[in-house]
Amino acid sequence: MKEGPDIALLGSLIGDPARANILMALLSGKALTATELAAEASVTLQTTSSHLKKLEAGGLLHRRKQGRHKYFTLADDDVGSLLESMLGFAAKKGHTRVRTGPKDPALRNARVCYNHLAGEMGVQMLDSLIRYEHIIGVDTELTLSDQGISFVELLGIDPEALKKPRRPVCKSCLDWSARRSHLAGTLGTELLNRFYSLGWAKRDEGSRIVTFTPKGSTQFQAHFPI
Amino acid sequence: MKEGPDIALLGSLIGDPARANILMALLSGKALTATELAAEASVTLQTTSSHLKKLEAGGLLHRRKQGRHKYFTLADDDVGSLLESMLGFAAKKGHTRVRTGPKDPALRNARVCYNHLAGEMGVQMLDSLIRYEHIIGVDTELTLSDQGISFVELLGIDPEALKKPRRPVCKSCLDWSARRSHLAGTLGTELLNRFYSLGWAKRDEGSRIVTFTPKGSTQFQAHFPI
DNA sequence: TTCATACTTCGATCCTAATCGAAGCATTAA
DNA sequence: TTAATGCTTCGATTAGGATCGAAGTATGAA
Repeated sequence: MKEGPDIALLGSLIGDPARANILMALLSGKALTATELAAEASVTLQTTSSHLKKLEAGGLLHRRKQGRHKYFTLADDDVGSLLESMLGFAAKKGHTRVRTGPKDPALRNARVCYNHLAGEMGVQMLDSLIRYEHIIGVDTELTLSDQGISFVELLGIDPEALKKPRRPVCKSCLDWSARRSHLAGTLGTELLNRFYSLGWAKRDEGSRIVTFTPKGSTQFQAHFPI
Repeated sequence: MKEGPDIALLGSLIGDPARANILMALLSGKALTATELAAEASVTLQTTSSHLKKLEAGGLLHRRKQGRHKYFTLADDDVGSLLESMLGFAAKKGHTRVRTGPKDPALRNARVCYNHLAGEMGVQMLDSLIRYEHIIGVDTELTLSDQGISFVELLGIDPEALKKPRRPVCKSCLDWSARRSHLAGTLGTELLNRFYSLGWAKRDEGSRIVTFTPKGSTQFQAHFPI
């Protein structure tokens, strides 16, 4: 009964509303300062500072110094995955926040999940990649096929640049809104970056919503058909 | 920022040590009474009662009346999956309980995860099933192939009996000790039950450990080779 | 009916942890 | 150096919730 990992510590870290707000804000993938996070969490800077310390000690956050600012990000992809799976569970159980604003549909359509594309479009992308055998999926282990390599090159992504230490190229991540998987990993990250630089999509400042341009939408459908 | 599901509620439910102990005890898959759970959590019956009420309201637990006993189980497979993924995360981040007892190696080898086999043997089983194409895996979606159906029949499992409303036949579940997936779903449950009834394995009373008999171990290796 | 078991509710206590004001430290700009 | 910004530490307060004793309810056994 006293065996194994300690799940209570993790739960209590996420269980405080202020800390949950901080984590949700960072799930956007952007690095944020303590002051910005304080505003997100609606608590003072002092309180935020103490929360950030605890989250960092728990291995959930990463702190980067830059000038007189300190930027915080989620520690790694695992944190993002964990948060998304908790979001999925909470959504299914009806643990919804009071205010499900007008942004909700847009959020379900396309949003940032830490550093890759989530929502219906994210799910469609992974489905399409698997359907056309650009990605071969066995269980949660996804691998880029030979034709998949050609495919990403066509999009202007260097396949060699995807190989990074301690990060998988392809990884599946459960989507809370669609209850299906979308693509994470270095490929997921690079694809989203590419959508930005190709002008297909833009980040909605201050939220996790990704807005596709009309042209970008057409291109996306052409490259990732259902 | 105030959009989407409420993750803090979920976190705080799991974040209390007593409640975490209760959930861990139920992860064994056994239905336990309030009195038994009180012993597991090392708190009085009154306190346990209040915890159980909260966990049930949060959709994590299910309560079944039977005579003057009230049996508690995890609400569904999703709860088990969520807990295992939190366990995996906590293990990776080094959030381990003080006492990692002598049972730890046995626990890593073969244990019960809610209602199916987990640990190294659980992972080996799923690997083998996929390798010999008894199960076809695309992403987290696993399906039993035609030869897989013959295979389970050979083991004395009726494939028709696996079809249950609102439960997938095959499902992958992340393993906290092996950091790989093992098999959940009705098939996972039935296979473990079959191991028991064939006399291959026995439950270690009072823990989640599954002990294979020498004969059972040989049979297991023969049926699920690496 | 009477008693026992299993659990819940109530009420009081106690303790942790979240919160914020004030002061301190660090970095940059002028 | 001085001033300003960004963040941390300290200390005191407060609130929420975990805890348990005592009493109450429900079910079953004798």
